[in-house]
Amino acid sequence: MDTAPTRKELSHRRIVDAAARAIRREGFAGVGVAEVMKAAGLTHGGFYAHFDSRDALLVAALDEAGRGSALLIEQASRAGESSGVSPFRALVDGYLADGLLKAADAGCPVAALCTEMPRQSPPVRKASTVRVRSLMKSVHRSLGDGATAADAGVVAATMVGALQLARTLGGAEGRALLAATRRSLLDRHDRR
Amino acid sequence: MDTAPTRKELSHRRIVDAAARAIRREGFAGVGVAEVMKAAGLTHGGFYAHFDSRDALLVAALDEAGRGSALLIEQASRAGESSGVSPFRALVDGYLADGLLKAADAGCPVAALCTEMPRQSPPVRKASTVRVRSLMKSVHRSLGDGATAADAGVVAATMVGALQLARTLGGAEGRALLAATRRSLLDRHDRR
DNA sequence: TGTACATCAGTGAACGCGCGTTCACTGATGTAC
DNA sequence: TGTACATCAGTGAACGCGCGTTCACTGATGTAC
Repeated sequence: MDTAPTRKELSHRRIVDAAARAIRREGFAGVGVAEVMKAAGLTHGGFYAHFDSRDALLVAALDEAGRGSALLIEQASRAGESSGVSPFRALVDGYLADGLLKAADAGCPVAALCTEMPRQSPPVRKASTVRVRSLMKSVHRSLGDGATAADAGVVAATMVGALQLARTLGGAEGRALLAATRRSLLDRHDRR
Repeated sequence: MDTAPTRKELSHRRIVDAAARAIRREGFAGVGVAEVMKAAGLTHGGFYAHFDSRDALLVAALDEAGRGSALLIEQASRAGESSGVSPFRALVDGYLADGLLKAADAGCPVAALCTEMPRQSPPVRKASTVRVRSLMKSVHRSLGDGATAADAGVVAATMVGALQLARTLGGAEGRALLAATRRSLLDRHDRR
Protein backbone atom coordinates (compact mmCIF):
# COMPACT_ATOMS: atom_id res chain seq x y z
CA MET A 1 0.00 0.00 0.00
CA ASP A 2 1.02 3.65 -0.41
CA THR A 3 2.65 5.13 2.61
CA ALA A 4 2.57 8.86 3.34
CA PRO A 5 5.33 10.72 1.51
CA THR A 6 8.35 11.73 3.55
CA ARG A 7 9.47 15.31 3.85
CA LYS A 8 12.18 14.65 1.29
CA GLU A 9 9.72 13.21 -1.19
CA LEU A 10 7.52 16.26 -0.83
CA SER A 11 10.50 18.53 -1.48
CA HIS A 12 11.47 16.43 -4.48
CA ARG A 13 8.06 16.87 -6.03
CA ARG A 14 8.13 20.61 -5.48
CA ILE A 15 11.53 20.81 -7.17
CA VAL A 16 10.40 18.77 -10.18
CA ASP A 17 7.17 20.76 -10.47
CA ALA A 18 9.04 24.06 -10.36
CA ALA A 19 11.51 22.82 -12.97
CA ALA A 20 8.73 21.50 -15.21
CA ARG A 21 7.18 24.95 -15.23
CA ALA A 22 10.50 26.81 -15.61
CA ILE A 23 11.70 24.65 -18.50
CA ARG A 24 8.66 25.58 -20.57
CA ARG A 25 8.72 29.24 -19.62
CA GLU A 26 12.48 29.82 -19.96
CA GLY A 27 13.77 26.95 -22.09
CA PHE A 28 16.47 24.42 -21.20
CA ALA A 29 19.11 27.14 -21.10
CA GLY A 30 16.98 29.27 -18.80
CA VAL A 31 16.61 26.72 -16.02
CA GLY A 32 18.99 27.51 -13.19
CA VAL A 33 19.55 25.31 -10.16
CA ALA A 34 19.34 28.18 -7.68
CA GLU A 35 16.23 29.63 -9.27
CA VAL A 36 14.37 26.32 -9.29
CA MET A 37 15.29 25.58 -5.68
CA LYS A 38 14.08 29.01 -4.66
CA ALA A 39 10.79 28.45 -6.47
CA ALA A 40 10.48 25.18 -4.52
CA GLY A 41 11.01 27.06 -1.23
CA LEU A 42 14.53 25.73 -0.64
CA THR A 43 18.12 26.94 -0.90
CA HIS A 44 20.40 25.89 -3.71
CA GLY A 45 22.84 23.89 -1.58
CA GLY A 46 20.36 21.10 -0.99
CA PHE A 47 19.92 20.40 -4.67
CA TYR A 48 22.50 17.63 -4.93
CA ALA A 49 20.76 15.56 -2.31
CA HIS A 50 17.96 15.26 -4.89
CA PHE A 51 19.76 15.10 -8.25
CA ASP A 52 23.22 14.13 -9.47
CA SER A 53 23.44 17.12 -11.77
CA ARG A 54 21.51 19.89 -13.46
CA ASP A 55 21.18 17.62 -16.48
CA ALA A 56 19.38 15.00 -14.41
CA LEU A 57 16.92 17.71 -13.35
CA LEU A 58 16.27 18.64 -16.98
CA VAL A 59 15.39 15.02 -17.76
CA ALA A 60 13.05 14.77 -14.77
CA ALA A 61 11.44 18.11 -15.61
CA LEU A 62 10.89 17.16 -19.24
CA ASP A 63 9.30 13.85 -18.25
CA GLU A 64 7.07 15.54 -15.71
CA ALA A 65 5.96 18.26 -18.12
CA GLY A 66 5.35 15.71 -20.87
CA ARG A 67 3.30 13.40 -18.71
CA GLY A 68 1.28 16.34 -17.41
CA SER A 69 0.59 17.61 -20.89
CA ALA A 70 -0.37 14.14 -22.19
CA LEU A 71 -2.72 13.74 -19.25
CA LEU A 72 -4.43 17.04 -20.01
CA ILE A 73 -4.87 15.98 -23.63
CA GLU A 74 -6.45 12.68 -22.65
CA GLN A 75 -8.73 14.32 -20.11
CA ALA A 76 -9.92 16.89 -22.63
CA SER A 77 -10.46 14.12 -25.15
CA ARG A 78 -12.56 12.07 -22.74
CA ALA A 79 -14.51 15.11 -21.53
CA GLY A 80 -15.21 15.94 -25.16
CA GLU A 81 -16.47 12.47 -25.96
CA SER A 82 -19.02 12.58 -23.13
CA SER A 83 -20.41 15.84 -24.54
CA GLY A 84 -20.44 14.84 -28.18
CA VAL A 85 -17.23 16.56 -29.31
CA SER A 86 -14.84 14.43 -31.35
CA PRO A 87 -11.53 13.57 -29.65
CA PHE A 88 -9.63 15.29 -32.42
CA ARG A 89 -11.51 18.53 -32.02
CA ALA A 90 -10.96 18.38 -28.28
CA LEU A 91 -7.23 17.86 -28.87
CA VAL A 92 -6.89 20.70 -31.35
CA ASP A 93 -8.92 23.16 -29.28
CA GLY A 94 -6.98 22.29 -26.15
CA TYR A 95 -3.53 22.27 -27.71
CA LEU A 96 -3.99 25.48 -29.66
CA ALA A 97 -6.02 27.40 -27.08
CA ASP A 98 -5.53 31.17 -27.18
CA GLY A 99 -4.58 31.15 -23.50
CA LEU A 100 -1.41 29.21 -24.27
CA LEU A 101 -0.03 32.12 -26.26
CA LYS A 102 1.13 33.66 -23.02
CA ALA A 103 0.98 30.81 -20.52
CA ALA A 104 3.73 28.80 -22.16
CA ASP A 105 4.59 27.10 -18.87
CA ALA A 106 1.28 25.27 -18.89
CA GLY A 107 1.46 23.98 -22.45
CA CYS A 108 3.17 21.17 -24.30
CA PRO A 109 6.91 20.93 -23.56
CA VAL A 110 7.63 19.82 -27.11
CA ALA A 111 6.16 23.05 -28.46
CA ALA A 112 8.10 25.06 -25.90
CA LEU A 113 11.46 23.37 -26.36
CA CYS A 114 11.84 21.57 -29.65
CA THR A 115 14.37 23.84 -31.35
CA GLU A 116 16.62 23.37 -28.33
CA MET A 117 16.17 19.60 -28.14
CA PRO A 118 18.68 18.56 -30.82
CA ARG A 119 21.38 20.55 -29.04
CA GLN A 120 21.08 18.95 -25.60
CA SER A 121 23.25 16.34 -23.93
CA PRO A 122 22.51 12.67 -24.82
CA PRO A 123 20.27 11.93 -21.79
CA VAL A 124 18.17 15.03 -22.43
CA ARG A 125 18.02 14.32 -26.17
CA LYS A 126 16.79 10.84 -25.42
CA ALA A 127 14.06 12.10 -23.10
CA SER A 128 13.17 14.59 -25.83
CA THR A 129 12.64 12.00 -28.54
CA VAL A 130 10.44 10.05 -26.11
CA ARG A 131 8.30 13.16 -25.69
CA VAL A 132 8.02 13.79 -29.42
CA ARG A 133 6.95 10.21 -30.07
CA SER A 134 4.47 10.41 -27.21
CA LEU A 135 2.93 13.56 -28.68
CA MET A 136 2.58 11.91 -32.08
CA LYS A 137 0.94 8.91 -30.47
CA SER A 138 -1.59 11.10 -28.66
CA VAL A 139 -2.44 12.75 -31.94
CA HIS A 140 -2.69 9.39 -33.67
CA ARG A 141 -5.12 8.07 -31.05
CA SER A 142 -7.31 11.16 -31.36
CA LEU A 143 -7.40 10.88 -35.16
CA GLY A 144 -8.85 7.40 -34.95
CA ASP A 145 -7.93 4.22 -36.76
CA GLY A 146 -8.40 5.60 -40.24
CA ALA A 147 -5.27 7.72 -39.93
CA THR A 148 -1.69 6.63 -40.45
CA ALA A 149 1.24 7.40 -38.21
CA ALA A 150 2.52 9.68 -40.97
CA ASP A 151 -0.75 11.66 -40.90
CA ALA A 152 -0.38 12.04 -37.15
CA GLY A 153 3.20 13.25 -37.54
CA VAL A 154 2.18 15.98 -39.96
CA VAL A 155 -0.66 17.09 -37.69
CA ALA A 156 1.67 17.18 -34.67
CA ALA A 157 4.21 19.21 -36.63
CA THR A 158 1.51 21.66 -37.69
CA MET A 159 0.29 22.19 -34.13
CA VAL A 160 3.79 22.57 -32.71
CA GLY A 161 4.87 25.00 -35.41
CA ALA A 162 1.69 27.05 -35.18
CA LEU A 163 1.99 27.48 -31.42
CA GLN A 164 5.59 28.60 -31.74
CA LEU A 165 5.06 31.06 -34.55
CA ALA A 166 1.95 32.42 -32.83
CA ARG A 167 3.94 32.98 -29.64
CA THR A 168 6.65 34.79 -31.53
CA LEU A 169 4.17 37.01 -33.35
CA GLY A 170 2.05 37.52 -30.25
CA GLY A 171 -1.16 39.48 -29.87
CA ALA A 172 -3.84 39.57 -32.55
CA GLU A 173 -1.49 38.23 -35.22
CA GLY A 174 -0.72 35.20 -33.08
CA ARG A 175 -4.35 34.51 -32.25
CA ALA A 176 -5.24 34.75 -35.93
CA LEU A 177 -2.63 32.13 -36.78
CA LEU A 178 -3.91 29.81 -34.04
CA ALA A 179 -7.48 30.22 -35.28
CA ALA A 180 -6.49 29.56 -38.90
CA THR A 181 -4.59 26.45 -37.85
CA ARG A 182 -7.49 25.07 -35.82
CA ARG A 183 -9.83 25.67 -38.73
CA SER A 184 -7.51 24.08 -41.25
CA LEU A 185 -6.90 20.95 -39.17
CA LEU A 186 -10.56 20.43 -38.34
CA ASP A 187 -11.74 21.08 -41.92
CA ARG A 188 -9.36 18.50 -43.29
CA HIS A 189 -10.37 16.00 -40.65
CA ASP A 190 -14.08 16.49 -41.26
CA ARG A 191 -13.67 15.97 -44.98
CA ARG A 192 -12.19 12.51 -44.60
CA MET B 1 29.53 53.78 -57.19
CA ASP B 2 30.69 50.96 -54.99
CA THR B 3 34.09 51.44 -53.53
CA ALA B 4 36.27 48.52 -52.47
CA PRO B 5 35.45 47.38 -48.94
CA THR B 6 37.86 48.45 -46.21
CA ARG B 7 39.63 45.94 -44.02
CA LYS B 8 37.15 46.66 -41.26
CA GLU B 9 34.18 46.03 -43.53
CA LEU B 10 35.65 42.70 -44.56
CA SER B 11 36.10 41.72 -40.92
CA HIS B 12 32.57 42.84 -40.15
CA ARG B 13 31.16 40.56 -42.83
CA ARG B 14 33.17 37.61 -41.58
CA ILE B 15 31.86 38.20 -38.05
CA VAL B 16 28.24 38.44 -39.17
CA ASP B 17 28.59 35.37 -41.39
CA ALA B 18 30.10 33.34 -38.57
CA ALA B 19 27.34 34.46 -36.20
CA ALA B 20 24.62 33.70 -38.74
CA ARG B 21 25.89 30.14 -38.96
CA ALA B 22 26.45 29.75 -35.21
CA ILE B 23 23.01 31.08 -34.29
CA ARG B 24 21.31 28.35 -36.33
CA ARG B 25 23.65 25.60 -35.19
CA GLU B 26 23.77 26.50 -31.48
CA GLY B 27 20.74 28.69 -30.86
CA PHE B 28 20.71 32.22 -29.44
CA ALA B 29 22.03 31.00 -26.11
CA GLY B 30 24.86 29.11 -27.79
CA VAL B 31 26.38 32.11 -29.57
CA GLY B 32 29.43 33.38 -27.69
CA VAL B 33 31.33 36.53 -28.55
CA ALA B 34 34.74 34.85 -28.24
CA GLU B 35 33.72 31.83 -30.28
CA VAL B 36 32.26 33.91 -33.12
CA MET B 37 35.32 36.17 -33.25
CA LYS B 38 37.58 33.14 -33.38
CA ALA B 39 35.53 31.68 -36.23
CA ALA B 40 35.98 35.00 -38.03
CA GLY B 41 39.76 34.78 -37.56
CA LEU B 42 39.96 37.51 -34.91
CA THR B 43 40.39 37.82 -31.16
CA HIS B 44 37.51 38.61 -28.85
CA GLY B 45 38.77 42.02 -27.74
CA GLY B 46 38.06 43.64 -31.08
CA PHE B 47 34.40 42.76 -31.02
CA TYR B 48 33.18 46.03 -29.54
CA ALA B 49 34.66 48.02 -32.37
CA HIS B 50 32.04 46.25 -34.54
CA PHE B 51 28.99 45.93 -32.27
CA ASP B 52 27.68 47.71 -29.19
CA SER B 53 26.77 44.45 -27.47
CA ARG B 54 26.26 40.74 -27.95
CA ASP B 55 22.56 41.49 -28.43
CA ALA B 56 23.32 43.72 -31.41
CA LEU B 57 25.25 40.82 -32.93
CA LEU B 58 22.25 38.51 -32.48
CA VAL B 59 20.06 40.97 -34.37
CA ALA B 60 22.57 41.28 -37.21
CA ALA B 61 23.05 37.51 -37.37
CA LEU B 62 19.31 36.86 -37.47
CA ASP B 63 18.82 39.39 -40.26
CA GLU B 64 21.71 37.94 -42.23
CA ALA B 65 20.51 34.36 -41.82
CA GLY B 66 16.95 35.33 -42.69
CA ARG B 67 17.91 37.23 -45.80
CA GLY B 68 20.14 34.38 -46.91
CA SER B 69 17.40 31.84 -46.41
CA ALA B 70 14.80 33.96 -48.20
CA LEU B 71 17.20 34.38 -51.09
CA LEU B 72 17.70 30.63 -51.37
CA ILE B 73 13.95 30.11 -51.40
CA GLU B 74 13.45 32.64 -54.20
CA GLN B 75 16.30 31.22 -56.23
CA ALA B 76 14.93 27.68 -55.92
CA SER B 77 11.50 28.95 -56.85
CA ARG B 78 12.78 30.70 -59.97
CA ALA B 79 14.98 27.77 -60.96
CA GLY B 80 11.91 25.53 -60.59
CA GLU B 81 9.77 27.73 -62.78
CA SER B 82 12.23 27.60 -65.64
CA SER B 83 12.17 23.79 -65.54
CA GLY B 84 8.42 23.36 -65.16
CA VAL B 85 8.25 22.81 -61.39
CA SER B 86 5.67 24.87 -59.51
CA PRO B 87 7.08 27.50 -57.14
CA PHE B 88 5.33 25.84 -54.24
CA ARG B 89 6.88 22.46 -54.92
CA ALA B 90 10.31 24.10 -55.23
CA LEU B 91 9.75 25.81 -51.87
CA VAL B 92 8.63 22.67 -50.08
CA ASP B 93 11.38 20.49 -51.51
CA GLY B 94 14.01 23.08 -50.67
CA TYR B 95 12.77 23.91 -47.21
CA LEU B 96 12.23 20.33 -46.12
CA ALA B 97 15.24 18.76 -47.85
CA ASP B 98 16.67 15.72 -46.09
CA GLY B 99 20.09 17.37 -45.97
CA LEU B 100 18.79 20.02 -43.57
CA LEU B 101 18.21 17.40 -40.90
CA LYS B 102 21.86 17.67 -39.97
CA ALA B 103 23.01 20.89 -41.60
CA ALA B 104 20.86 23.12 -39.42
CA ASP B 105 23.24 26.04 -39.88
CA ALA B 106 22.32 26.28 -43.56
CA GLY B 107 18.55 26.21 -43.09
CA CYS B 108 15.85 28.64 -42.11
CA PRO B 109 16.63 30.58 -38.93
CA VAL B 110 12.97 30.61 -37.93
CA ALA B 111 12.93 26.81 -37.88
CA ALA B 112 16.19 26.74 -35.94
CA LEU B 113 15.27 29.36 -33.35
CA CYS B 114 11.57 29.92 -32.96
CA THR B 115 11.05 28.42 -29.50
CA GLU B 116 13.76 30.74 -28.22
CA MET B 117 12.42 33.82 -29.97
CA PRO B 118 9.69 34.78 -27.47
CA ARG B 119 12.27 34.78 -24.67
CA GLN B 120 14.75 37.21 -26.21
CA SER B 121 15.35 40.87 -25.47
CA PRO B 122 13.05 43.38 -27.21
CA PRO B 123 15.40 44.16 -30.13
CA VAL B 124 15.94 40.47 -30.87
CA ARG B 125 12.22 39.73 -30.49
CA LYS B 126 11.47 42.48 -32.97
CA ALA B 127 13.95 41.11 -35.52
CA SER B 128 12.38 37.69 -34.91
CA THR B 129 8.85 38.75 -35.75
CA VAL B 130 10.17 40.39 -38.91
CA ARG B 131 11.68 37.02 -39.89
CA VAL B 132 8.48 35.10 -39.17
CA ARG B 133 6.42 37.50 -41.26
CA SER B 134 8.98 37.34 -44.04
CA LEU B 135 8.79 33.54 -44.09
CA MET B 136 5.00 33.65 -44.28
CA LYS B 137 5.21 36.10 -47.14
CA SER B 138 7.59 33.86 -49.06
CA VAL B 139 5.18 30.99 -48.61
CA HIS B 140 2.25 33.16 -49.64
CA ARG B 141 4.00 34.21 -52.85
CA SER B 142 4.80 30.63 -53.73
CA LEU B 143 1.21 29.51 -53.14
CA GLY B 144 -0.05 31.98 -55.70
CA ASP B 145 -2.92 34.45 -55.60
CA GLY B 146 -5.61 31.90 -54.82
CA ALA B 147 -4.29 31.43 -51.30
CA THR B 148 -5.01 33.61 -48.29
CA ALA B 149 -2.48 34.87 -45.78
CA ALA B 150 -4.04 32.48 -43.28
CA ASP B 151 -3.36 29.53 -45.60
CA ALA B 152 0.24 30.64 -45.91
CA GLY B 153 0.57 30.88 -42.13
CA VAL B 154 -0.62 27.32 -41.63
CA VAL B 155 1.75 26.02 -44.31
CA ALA B 156 4.67 27.92 -42.76
CA ALA B 157 3.81 26.51 -39.33
CA THR B 158 3.67 23.00 -40.75
CA MET B 159 7.06 23.28 -42.41
CA VAL B 160 8.71 24.84 -39.36
CA GLY B 161 7.26 22.27 -36.99
CA ALA B 162 8.11 19.33 -39.24
CA LEU B 163 11.74 20.38 -39.59
CA GLN B 164 12.10 20.75 -35.83
CA LEU B 165 10.45 17.47 -34.90
CA ALA B 166 12.40 15.67 -37.63
CA ARG B 167 15.66 17.09 -36.28
CA THR B 168 14.80 15.96 -32.78
CA LEU B 169 13.88 12.47 -33.93
CA GLY B 170 16.81 12.26 -36.33
CA GLY B 171 17.74 9.44 -38.66
CA ALA B 172 15.16 7.39 -40.52
CA GLU B 173 12.32 8.55 -38.31
CA GLY B 174 13.13 12.17 -39.07
CA ARG B 175 13.42 11.59 -42.81
CA ALA B 176 10.08 9.79 -42.79
CA LEU B 177 8.43 12.77 -41.13
CA LEU B 178 9.94 15.16 -43.66
CA ALA B 179 8.76 12.96 -46.53
CA ALA B 180 5.24 12.69 -45.11
CA THR B 181 5.08 16.45 -44.66
CA ARG B 182 6.25 17.18 -48.20
CA ARG B 183 3.68 14.73 -49.56
CA SER B 184 0.86 16.14 -47.45
CA LEU B 185 1.56 19.76 -48.40
CA LEU B 186 1.90 19.02 -52.09
CA ASP B 187 -1.18 16.79 -52.20
CA ARG B 188 -3.32 19.44 -50.65
CA HIS B 189 -1.96 22.08 -52.98
CA ASP B 190 -2.55 19.96 -56.08
CA ARG B 191 -6.13 19.26 -55.11
CA ARG B 192 -7.08 22.91 -55.00
C1' DT C 1 59.80 59.49 -53.70
C1' DG C 2 60.61 59.80 -48.95
C1' DT C 3 59.91 61.02 -44.21
C1' DA C 4 56.97 62.13 -40.02
C1' DC C 5 52.93 61.80 -38.07
C1' DA C 6 47.93 60.61 -37.19
C1' DT C 7 44.48 57.36 -37.42
C1' DC C 8 42.70 52.88 -37.56
C1' DA C 9 41.89 47.86 -36.60
C1' DG C 10 42.94 44.43 -33.79
C1' DT C 11 45.44 42.27 -29.53
C1' DG C 12 45.44 40.20 -25.09
C1' DA C 13 45.23 40.88 -20.18
C1' DA C 14 41.98 41.94 -16.72
C1' DC C 15 37.44 42.66 -14.30
C1' DG C 16 32.90 41.52 -12.55
C1' DC C 17 29.26 38.54 -12.51
C1' DG C 18 26.45 34.42 -12.57
C1' DC C 19 26.24 29.67 -12.43
C1' DG C 20 27.02 24.64 -11.31
C1' DT C 21 28.99 22.20 -7.77
C1' DT C 22 31.05 21.02 -3.11
C1' DC C 23 31.16 20.78 1.75
C1' DA C 24 31.25 21.58 6.75
C1' DC C 25 27.73 22.48 9.63
C1' DT C 26 22.86 22.98 11.89
C1' DG C 27 18.39 22.00 13.37
C1' DA C 28 14.69 18.77 13.05
C1' DT C 29 12.96 14.13 12.90
C1' DG C 30 12.94 9.57 14.26
C1' DT C 31 14.59 5.53 17.18
C1' DA C 32 16.29 2.78 21.25
C1' DC C 33 15.71 1.83 25.79
C1' DT D 1 6.47 9.09 28.95
C1' DG D 2 10.97 10.72 28.90
C1' DT D 3 15.84 10.95 27.77
C1' DA D 4 20.02 10.22 24.75
C1' DC D 5 21.57 9.50 20.54
C1' DA D 6 21.77 8.68 15.39
C1' DT D 7 20.21 9.91 11.12
C1' DC D 8 18.25 12.90 7.86
C1' DA D 9 17.14 17.14 5.12
C1' DG D 10 18.42 21.45 4.31
C1' DT D 11 21.60 25.77 4.94
C1' DG D 12 24.86 29.04 3.34
C1' DA D 13 29.61 30.05 2.42
C1' DA D 14 33.05 29.04 -0.87
C1' DC D 15 35.34 27.46 -5.26
C1' DG D 16 36.26 27.24 -10.17
C1' DC D 17 34.95 28.33 -14.54
C1' DG D 18 33.12 30.67 -18.55
C1' DC D 19 31.32 34.66 -20.45
C1' DG D 20 30.36 39.61 -21.68
C1' DT D 21 32.70 43.72 -21.42
C1' DT D 22 36.60 47.17 -20.87
C1' DC D 23 40.94 49.14 -21.81
C1' DA D 24 45.82 50.24 -22.44
C1' DC D 25 48.65 49.13 -25.97
C1' DT D 26 50.72 47.61 -30.70
C1' DG D 27 51.45 47.27 -35.43
C1' DA D 28 49.68 48.48 -39.85
C1' DT D 29 47.58 51.69 -42.95
C1' DG D 30 46.91 56.03 -44.74
C1' DT D 31 47.94 61.17 -45.13
C1' DA D 32 50.55 65.67 -45.23
C1' DC D 33 54.21 67.96 -46.92
